[in-house]
Amino acid sequence: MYSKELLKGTLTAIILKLLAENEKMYGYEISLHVRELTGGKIHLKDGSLYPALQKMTADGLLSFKEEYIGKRIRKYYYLTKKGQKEKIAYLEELKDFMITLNKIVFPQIKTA
Amino acid sequence: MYSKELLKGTLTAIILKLLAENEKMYGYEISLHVRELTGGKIHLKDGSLYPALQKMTADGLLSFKEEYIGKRIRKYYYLTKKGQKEKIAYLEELKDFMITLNKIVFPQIKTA
DNA sequence: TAAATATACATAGAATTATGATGTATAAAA
DNA sequence: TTTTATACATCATAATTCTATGTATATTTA
Repeated sequence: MYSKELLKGTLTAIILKLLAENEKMYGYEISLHVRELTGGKIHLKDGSLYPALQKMTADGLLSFKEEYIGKRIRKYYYLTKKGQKEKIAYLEELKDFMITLNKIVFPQIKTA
Repeated sequence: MYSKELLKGTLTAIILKLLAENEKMYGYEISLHVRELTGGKIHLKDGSLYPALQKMTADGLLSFKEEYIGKRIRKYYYLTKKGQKEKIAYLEELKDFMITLNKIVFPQIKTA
């Protein structure tokens, strides 16, 4: 696990990216996906993920529809039009930042 | 300029890296250096930099000695033994995190 | 020479956001 | 039947950067 501060500012980008690829996902699914994709290195906590999804929904980036699996509720989130647009800007910014940071901290590594 | 949150968790690593390369630097010099290295894209604010330097000093990563340029004070910071050791861990973690993040968000980019 | 800008430090309060702790409840597996 | 996994949620806390503000000296420019 990484020092928590590193994740800051990247969680939104991660969620946007996953939803851009998968069309609709529920919270727990996102959590499992991230854990899998990173070999357990990034483990989104409930207390981080659910508030983030709610905030992004409030900001108009996401929307959701509820489905019932038996008696259990599941909220499938998906990108809104706005979310699709802003995804591009978010990821661009993150990419640019990572390239810039690389220049300072790991000048020997070349990022395409 | 990047959305402020992105920088979180990276500032310490940036300072450690610069001081590892330059032996001793004062705050304003670090600020100018970062601005130059990033083409103005990362602009450390006074309110971020000076408290960070103080915290790192309190944590035993840095030490400083004051010099007077005319009447003006200058605090030259340098890495302590502890700072030299922890620099390695910090940068390793950051590097690992960036590679991991890349896998999720930019799977097409290969980081060495 | 006066004004503006750059240098150089600093702190306090605000804002952001991930986490830890805690809670509810159902389904599946041991 | 007890434990573990699934699935949601909230609140208080911690951590950290930024904004705003302040002090003061040195240099450049009008």
